[in-house]
Amino acid sequence: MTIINRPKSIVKQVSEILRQRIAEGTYTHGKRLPSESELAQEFGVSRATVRAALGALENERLITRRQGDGTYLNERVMEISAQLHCTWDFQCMIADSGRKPSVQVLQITKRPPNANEAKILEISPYNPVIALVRIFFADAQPVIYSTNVIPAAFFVEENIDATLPIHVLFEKYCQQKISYSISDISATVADESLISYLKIKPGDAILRFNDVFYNPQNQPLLFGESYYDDKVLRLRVARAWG
Amino acid sequence: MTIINRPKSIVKQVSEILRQRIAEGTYTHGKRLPSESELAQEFGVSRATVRAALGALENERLITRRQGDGTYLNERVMEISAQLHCTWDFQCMIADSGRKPSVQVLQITKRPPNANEAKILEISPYNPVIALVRIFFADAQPVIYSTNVIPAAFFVEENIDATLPIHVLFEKYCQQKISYSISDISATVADESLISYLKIKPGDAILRFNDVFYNPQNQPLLFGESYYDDKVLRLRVARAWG
DNA sequence: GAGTGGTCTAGACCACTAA
DNA sequence: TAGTGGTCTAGACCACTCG
Repeated sequence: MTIINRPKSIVKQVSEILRQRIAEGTYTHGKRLPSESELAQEFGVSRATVRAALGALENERLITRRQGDGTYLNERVMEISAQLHCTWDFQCMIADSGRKPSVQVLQITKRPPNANEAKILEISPYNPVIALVRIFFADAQPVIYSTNVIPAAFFVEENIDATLPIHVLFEKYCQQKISYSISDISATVADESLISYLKIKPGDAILRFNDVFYNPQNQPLLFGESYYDDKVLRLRVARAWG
Repeated sequence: MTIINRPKSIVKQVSEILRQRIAEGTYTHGKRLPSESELAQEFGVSRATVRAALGALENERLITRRQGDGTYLNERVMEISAQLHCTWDFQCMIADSGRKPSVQVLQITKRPPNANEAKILEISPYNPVIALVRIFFADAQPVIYSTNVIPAAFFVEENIDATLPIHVLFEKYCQQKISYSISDISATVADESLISYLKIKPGDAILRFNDVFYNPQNQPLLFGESYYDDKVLRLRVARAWG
């Protein structure tokens, strides 16, 4: 018997079902999953498909596979893995911490790029950019001060909802997909404007991200600078070795 | 004709060959790789094998695949990808920045764990730990101050070379493999001892990592705290979206 | 020895892009 | 329309762990 709808990728459907079952605690008995052959039979798909689905979960370290033994849950990563799926979507991260995310748009203006922005975004100084300044809150507490600079030429629509997550915004108003980003992570001492925006103590250290986002065609889409108060929202990441 | 030795994983051999060719500039003509079928034929393997090898490179964003079109290089990521392979091996990261890495072992002692360490490492307070304090240098410049705490029971050998990277050290002296790690990243203001060790200015901000490493059996292997001067060594990461 | 995950193959069909 | 990558199958054999 088949539980699977063909129209969408079978591998993704299987991995989503497994992910959901794991979250629901279906496999808590011994923290062990059924064997690959059993899952293949249950879903009515080939073992290769099940393996691909499990591979996605293993990459996130949600499960551990042991040759000759079985596939086991990793409860430690289950607690933080949501952060990895969302790939640093700030609102998602805040929600994962159990608090209510909200956004305040401080500024949204069209202006010429400065020299650095023009260089990074690979546009001429005469192509205007949209500058978007936002603050993210966890409950009522400010966490992140974020500036995004996007070439105005990408926008196919003028009226935008600037509270949307950046990848949604790109899909909706620019018809662009974010493929990957390159980020510099650094520590800095908050200046006066940050102190007032994020309500932190003078002299306190704060995380800074300098990001550039690219589409699958390798064009730069966005240049961002974000300040992240790690005292309010813990930045926790899982990394695979080997 | 087959270029492949069977003893080691064919997929890994193929991806290593491709990685090397990319680094050597074999495919700079149009930044385009041969088609999957051509590569399969050249290596004498199935197309599925080639796809798995390419998948690994795509995960690192070293290449971009476009359905109906072809497989292309991503030169932007090529410049920084070495950092991703080494998964934050400090000496590797320093070498990638074009400078000569070196390590100074400040301290290596056996002592009882404190309450926090015992809890994180899941050992009793009576099981001693090895505490390892090191400083990493880029050329002559101090970059990272790192403390590692490891249950002494893991060591099968007493005389260890503490200058080795941590994953090599675990394989050699503990016969343990690091599977994944969970890290908290934060910013902090350097205290007096850091100021003198890393030769930074009072009041300057610095990155801090709190790491726990685990083996494939999900046992905690190591608890680490590292301070990273991002003004000396840039922390640049590539992230995949979607 | 039975069962598990790890690897690889050969072939099929589809969706998409470019000329 | 030809060629590309994307997906999936069925089956084979291996390496490993466990009882």
